Amino acid sequence: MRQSKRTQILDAAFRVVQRAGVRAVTFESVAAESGLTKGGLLYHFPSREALLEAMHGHMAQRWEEELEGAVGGAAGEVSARERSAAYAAVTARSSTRAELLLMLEGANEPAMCAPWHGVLERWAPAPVSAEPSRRELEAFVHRLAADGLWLYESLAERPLDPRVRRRVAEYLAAASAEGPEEDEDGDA
Amino acid sequence: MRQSKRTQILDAAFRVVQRAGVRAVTFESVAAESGLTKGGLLYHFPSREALLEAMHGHMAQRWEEELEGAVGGAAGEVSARERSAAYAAVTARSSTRAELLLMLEGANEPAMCAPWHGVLERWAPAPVSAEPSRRELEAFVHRLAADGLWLYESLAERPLDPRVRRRVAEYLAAASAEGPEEDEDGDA
DNA sequence: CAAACTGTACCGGATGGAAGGTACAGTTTG
DNA sequence: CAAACTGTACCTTCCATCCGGTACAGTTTG
Repeated sequence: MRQSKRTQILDAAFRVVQRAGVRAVTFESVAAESGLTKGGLLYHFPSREALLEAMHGHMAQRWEEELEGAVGGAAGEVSARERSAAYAAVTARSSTRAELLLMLEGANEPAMCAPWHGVLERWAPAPVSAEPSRRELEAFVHRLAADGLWLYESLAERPLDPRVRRRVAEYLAAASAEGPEEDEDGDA
Repeated sequence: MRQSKRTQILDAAFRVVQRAGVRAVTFESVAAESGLTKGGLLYHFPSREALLEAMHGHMAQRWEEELEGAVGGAAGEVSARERSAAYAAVTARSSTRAELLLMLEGANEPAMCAPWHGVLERWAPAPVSAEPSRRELEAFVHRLAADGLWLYESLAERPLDPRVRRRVAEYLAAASAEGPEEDEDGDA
């Protein structure tokens, strides 16, 4: 068997989104970007919908892998605080506008967003209780700030000054580390 | 002169984006949503591009008005802290997925994003210095958290529990208020 | 005052091209 | 061999855009 170029196609599709938005994802544009032909794409993805769905799945999978790499294990094996810190760190360093666009555009269709809803639920869930503790609240606010940074870099004309960016990252990391350790294992 | 339905059209276009994304903004869909016809839309907006551009401008204008309403004056007339608090408050209460989608999709074209880049620059700018003070850093982090909340509510399958949401808003508001007042006027 | 005129706001259908999707016969490569 | 493609041709739907025409408010002019 020849080596499949499936992931190569998906990566090309992400570049198209990054450059020109989800709307620009057509069989023709992705074929040109990936160096394959329209027929070749259709071999892997029978429809545009299927291609977009695969992009969501691919994104979620890479995301989970990066998070697991950051903590050195699966989500269920580490504490809530470690997961939270890993989320902030990973989000701060490897979030792209393409991912944001894809997620927002697919947020209405369950088949699209199910994969990354899982990731978010495992690694950076919203407070479970309606009356969260100060610790839970701060953890959530820091998750939101990490997401805000992601958004910022996707919208700004120029990227944030790297030194400011590092100070923000440090601030969020320090905040997740301070205070006494609560005993809490992962399988909630 | 008859009363123009221009803003009515723009509002309808936002509803289309909210429901089905930027891609779904066609003359037909917006015509149906607004109760006018394709020809009527074309009278106001000579092209699809022009319609999208007008949406960006309209959004920025309403945004600025809400911010000015929150502080009771123009951006140049109040302190940096007031602007920052107003930004968090307004963002937390009246941010929609449609706005986010529109901004992200138009972030590459200067003609689209110029209006709201102005709003952001006036009301919630990133730290000017590469070595920001702790105060500046925290203000920026809280802006990011407000944006993160915006993103959260645009992506989640269910809206955040209102009580949690209020606690987050209170947390951000309290954080912007504490500490000694620095003397700083608006016209930087 | 009223007929004539002007310009804005809007209707509704026609058109042409771009893009999704189908079909299938040939080619490369592990 | 068989999976993984290439390449071409074609159909169909959708959608941006164009444009001739209608309704009507306001203004001019006799």
